[in-house]
Amino acid sequence: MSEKPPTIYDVARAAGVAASTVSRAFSRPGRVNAATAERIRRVAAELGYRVNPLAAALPTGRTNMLALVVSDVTNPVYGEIIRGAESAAAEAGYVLLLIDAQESDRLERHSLERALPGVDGVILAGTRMSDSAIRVAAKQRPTILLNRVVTDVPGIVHDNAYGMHLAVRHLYDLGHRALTYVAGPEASWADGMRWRYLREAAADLSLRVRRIGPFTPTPEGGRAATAELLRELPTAVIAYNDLLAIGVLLALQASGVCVPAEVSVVGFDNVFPARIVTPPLTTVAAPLRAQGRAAVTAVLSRPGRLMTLPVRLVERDSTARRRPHRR
Amino acid sequence: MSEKPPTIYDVARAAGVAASTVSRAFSRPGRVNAATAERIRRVAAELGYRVNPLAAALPTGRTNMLALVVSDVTNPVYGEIIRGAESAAAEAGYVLLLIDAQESDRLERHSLERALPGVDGVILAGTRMSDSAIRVAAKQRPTILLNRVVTDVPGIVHDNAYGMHLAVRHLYDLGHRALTYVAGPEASWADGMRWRYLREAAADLSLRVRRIGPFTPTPEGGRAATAELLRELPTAVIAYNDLLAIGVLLALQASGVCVPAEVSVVGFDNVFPARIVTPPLTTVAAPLRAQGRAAVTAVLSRPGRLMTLPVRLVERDSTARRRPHRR
DNA sequence: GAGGCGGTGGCAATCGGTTGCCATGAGTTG
DNA sequence: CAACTCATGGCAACCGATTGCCACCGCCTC
Repeated sequence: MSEKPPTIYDVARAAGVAASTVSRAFSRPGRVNAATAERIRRVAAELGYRVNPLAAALPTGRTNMLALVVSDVTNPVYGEIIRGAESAAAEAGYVLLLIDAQESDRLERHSLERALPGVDGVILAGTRMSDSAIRVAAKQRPTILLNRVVTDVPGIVHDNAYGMHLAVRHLYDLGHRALTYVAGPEASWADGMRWRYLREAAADLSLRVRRIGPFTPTPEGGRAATAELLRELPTAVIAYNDLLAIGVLLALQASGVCVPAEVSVVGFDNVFPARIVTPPLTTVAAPLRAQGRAAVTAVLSRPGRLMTLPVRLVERDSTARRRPHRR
Repeated sequence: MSEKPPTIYDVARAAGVAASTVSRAFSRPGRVNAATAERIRRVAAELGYRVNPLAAALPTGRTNMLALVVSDVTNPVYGEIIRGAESAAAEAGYVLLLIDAQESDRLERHSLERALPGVDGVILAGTRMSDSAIRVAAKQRPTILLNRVVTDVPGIVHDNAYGMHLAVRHLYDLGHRALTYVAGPEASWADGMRWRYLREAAADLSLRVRRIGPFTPTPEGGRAATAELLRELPTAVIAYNDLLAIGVLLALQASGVCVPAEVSVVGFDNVFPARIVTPPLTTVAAPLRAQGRAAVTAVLSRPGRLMTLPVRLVERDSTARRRPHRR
């Protein structure tokens, strides 16, 4: 397509200076005389010069690219995280390289390995890789782990403990005295945490708890969970995440169980679909977009250890005062 | 982090050959003696050598990266497209560079301009840029345009005409004789097409049509549209897309209007939330994932002109036989 | 035995920037 | 006025691959 784009050498010739001066005019503002710099910029603009990011990356080793790994782009949770990360990255002059693991450990490792040498940092937002694979990556590039904790790898997690506390307390206040946790994927670190904190919160209030699962964290998973749920119907359910909760909610209704009159349902994440199911889902809202932003900030600044983001409970209509099941 | 990764020179020294031979052993299989190549590969593996994509890209000009531009990552439509594009790209040994325009023309142009020199091709899936800005980009790199048509820029669009025909016909068959189109953003090419084909389809069946809008293609937009809709309630509504349709549907219900008993609602795209609203949304399904894949294939093969993807109507419960409004 | 040829491997230029180091000259200081 | 400092610009060596061109070798052919 057309001819080759101009280089610093073209600009240098046109401006009557050395290439190094052109380079500095752009990358090291104070280093050249203001007037010279101005002239160079003008000439460059006339010629339509733009720095070639590849060529710039080679000697410096900095590519201004960040790899963002998600386990499933179609999950709305990641949409929010990506949005946050993308905007923060753009502001910092970075660009995001997206890797969709498609729920496959192998695919993810492979893609990441290919991408690694070309990026300045890695954000693992939902990864299916093993702890050791994560450490291997983290050894090569600054890495931030989202919603998971691996020793020696900095991360940003939601305050699962507090979130669970809020959810359990909310159900308790509505008169529920027993609840069932619908678990997410076994490999999910967040799932383990949520179940653990749910137990703790329940113990504090002397609630009885049960756990079913694991299930895939999708509406279909929720449907599957409901089959099990129906065998011994609880009055309150907390699901690993919103998608699962939505699946449960829909399947319960399809089976003639009324939500929230007979069963209260609580989710996690507060993604968009949670607002539009009927009834709208009560859920623990995590600042996903902020998390994406924070991840970029952290990965660019070689962060400390671990960061915890606040959560809040969004009370909607999928939870209600307990009414004993008629039977 | 640790020391620098090994280069072809390290491998060359260890294997007792020249760097060029190492390079060829990887990039030009038949060019070196099989035994030599095997030895080089072994040595390379021992040293943990991986080709540096940046360095490789500099002389060849090929980066194995594709830019994917979306107008709003949080829109589930793009999740599907990205998924399709990502997997096709990965299979072809390419990596996706994601640009989220965040609905901003300026931001988009700026980001794309920065990214352009570093990619081998561009996929514009939902762009807010002007035709001329698109042409400028297309002149610099192979470009594929999704759901929009700009002369001389190859693209992949849904069969809006047939989709609209199906939707209108469906409503006609249910007894509706007038319908209202809730328009999407003015800048959207697809919106223009859909409205046009709706009119044509309606004319064929002698239906009366009305158009309101434009509205932002989100549930909030749908809410706004409903205010207008309520002033003169139609029996059937077709919205620019699912998100808008969902907004309309929810707002109608909130106003005490029954869907589908009083008003039938049809969307476009068949994204996930369409399945979970109550009632589930009747919508024109577009093969979004396939579109993502096709875009990658096309951009890598310098495609022909224009491709049209088939659509189908997914009949759910937001449409029903017309019952005259009681009033 | 000379000339030719295909298969291999090496040399060195090249891609387009970045940056350490040096030269120059103007300005400052004692 | 000499010595010194500092601002500024140029030279040239990288960064790590790719690739055109050439040299060498063994072998075949006439």
